[in-house]
Amino acid sequence: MTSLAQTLHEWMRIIMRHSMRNFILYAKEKNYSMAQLNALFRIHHKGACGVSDLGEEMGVTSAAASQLLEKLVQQGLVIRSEDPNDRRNKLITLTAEGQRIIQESMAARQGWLTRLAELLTSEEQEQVNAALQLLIEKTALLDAETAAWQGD
Amino acid sequence: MTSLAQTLHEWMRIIMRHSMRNFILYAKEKNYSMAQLNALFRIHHKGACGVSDLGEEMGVTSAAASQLLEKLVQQGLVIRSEDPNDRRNKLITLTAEGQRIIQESMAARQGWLTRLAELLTSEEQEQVNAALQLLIEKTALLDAETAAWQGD
DNA sequence: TTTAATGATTAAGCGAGTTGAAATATAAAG
DNA sequence: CTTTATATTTCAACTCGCTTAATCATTAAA
Repeated sequence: MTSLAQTLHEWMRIIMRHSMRNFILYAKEKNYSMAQLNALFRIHHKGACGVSDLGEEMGVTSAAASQLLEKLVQQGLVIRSEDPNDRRNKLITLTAEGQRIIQESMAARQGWLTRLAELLTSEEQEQVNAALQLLIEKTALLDAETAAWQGD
Repeated sequence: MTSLAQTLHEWMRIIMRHSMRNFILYAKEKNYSMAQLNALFRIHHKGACGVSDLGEEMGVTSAAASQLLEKLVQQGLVIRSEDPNDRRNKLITLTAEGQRIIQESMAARQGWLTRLAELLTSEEQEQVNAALQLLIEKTALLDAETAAWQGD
């Protein structure tokens, strides 16, 4: 009998395999680098944040983050505005176009999921839906704990 | 009411957010590039294959694939042997060390899943386990269809 | 008000990955 | 046997993202 943890790992491996290729090909087609897309997703999730914050989030120096952001600004994907409370800080946010890229790249990544959902009967869909929503809910709890530890 | 497709998409977004950061940090710590790890995963999944095959799979030219492989061979992560049937081909396979890297990087990526599983009661674990196994099973069907189209 | 600390930017240089073209080796076709 | 096609490798040139170090602007501390 396989444990839930094992099944989760297996499921994640499948998701990665199916999604990464489409994602990489999307990036290549649209001429965005992985670093740029990664930055967009980080900003999308983290909301308005500073340059160093983003660098740390991505595991690079603030100099690297600054240079990466400069390109995204030039491409009209993010806005870099001054923090009124502390004018040393910059506030990084996505433009509408930046948000559109997020949606579009996710769609490229997730097309197969829609086809997968269609393979299930109505009852199965309900069953799986309930299970996933439970996982999503519990993950939020996990995140809240982690955030509390890190003072995030 | 959210559809299963929507829930699947949401769940995948969560998986990506949690896994990519750990994965990137793992790569940096161990001094493997994303391209190298990506290649290892492709080889792991595809099994013995040629250089061009791998390049196409990764969306790069065979020249790029050849150079990437050369480095992996030097690092002792893959073996490049002649195809006895057609000596123009090379057969690319993972070494034991290459397989170890796969395992290790997956573990770095998936630690949070184990913690997540522990948050559920026994009944919930069974429920979610069943749902995911259903998804895994159906995905295999989907893959079989796709492979048939592409003559893979 | 000076001094120190913080945040962002810039410049120079490095290493990695990519491409296109040429070179090599093998196999298949005429 | 000669020609053509296929698979891989090598090379030079280029781009990109990264780092370190220096610089500028702003805030906090002495």
